[in-house]
This record gives sequence, structure tokens and C-alpha cells, in this order.
Amino acid sequence: MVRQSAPYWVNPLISPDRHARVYAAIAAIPRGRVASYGAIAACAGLPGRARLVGKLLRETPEGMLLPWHRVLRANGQLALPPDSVGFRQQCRLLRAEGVEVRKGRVALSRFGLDGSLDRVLWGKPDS
DNA sequence: GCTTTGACGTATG
DNA sequence: TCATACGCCAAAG
Repeated sequence: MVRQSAPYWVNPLISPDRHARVYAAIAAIPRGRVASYGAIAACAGLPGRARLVGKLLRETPEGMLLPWHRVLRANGQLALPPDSVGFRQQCRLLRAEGVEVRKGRVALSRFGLDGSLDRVLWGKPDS
């Protein structure tokens, strides 16, 4: 999943540090698109460890300047409790970039990148 | 070490 | 579309 083309100090996606890889994968999600925890984990070389991504985000400080709001559950639901401040914040940020959020959920069929996140990350063309 | 706890995922009904 | 069950694994206690 994680291929090499440049040293990890240039491309954090291949860093020996798991945290760095996860952060890099999240940072690579384009504006107006979303990706699932599982997809992020997989692209960071941690298949099946979506919970680790969630744990990381929970501990991520505000000043981290990371598009954390673009990370959703595999079914499109926001992972935060619907009555929490973070939930409303996430809705606001998503809508601000054109992503429709209805009933705490996003239509992955329209905004999801799960199937093509690698393509986005590594700049590989279609076909 | 063992147990519990998750910003989760997949399978099944 | 919802609910339940089970898998997963790093951290915290």
C-alpha cells in the first residue's frame, strides 16, 4: 500500500513513524472530499486498524492544522457524538467546503474517496 | 501480564 | 436502513 519513491523525510507516507504516516494520509485528503478511518489506516500501512486512527485524532491538538473533519466512518457517518461540540464543528467545516451533511451523515457515493485515495495520494492517473 | 476501552469495520438478519 | 455480534489492537490502569 505504501510505496517508496522518495525518502521519508520528504514523503512522510513512508515514515517509520506510524503517527506521521497517518497524519500524512489525512493531510492528503482534498478539499470537498472525505475518507474513512479504515482507508486512512490502510494507506498508512496499517490495514484493519481504523481504531488507531480514531485514537490519534482524539489526541490531536487543535494547533495541528489537520483536515480531521474529512475523516468519517465507513458508512459515511460522523464518528463524534451527535450532541457534542466537535460534531457541530465537523458539520460546519464540511459544509464550508461543499460537502453535504444530512442527519449526521455524508453520501460517500458522492464525496467519498475510499476507492481512490491511493490515486490521490500517489498521483497515479486513472485507467 | 491481564482487562478494559475505544473519533472503527465487516457480516448478517 | 437499523441492530447485533464479533474482530481488531494500542494504551491505560
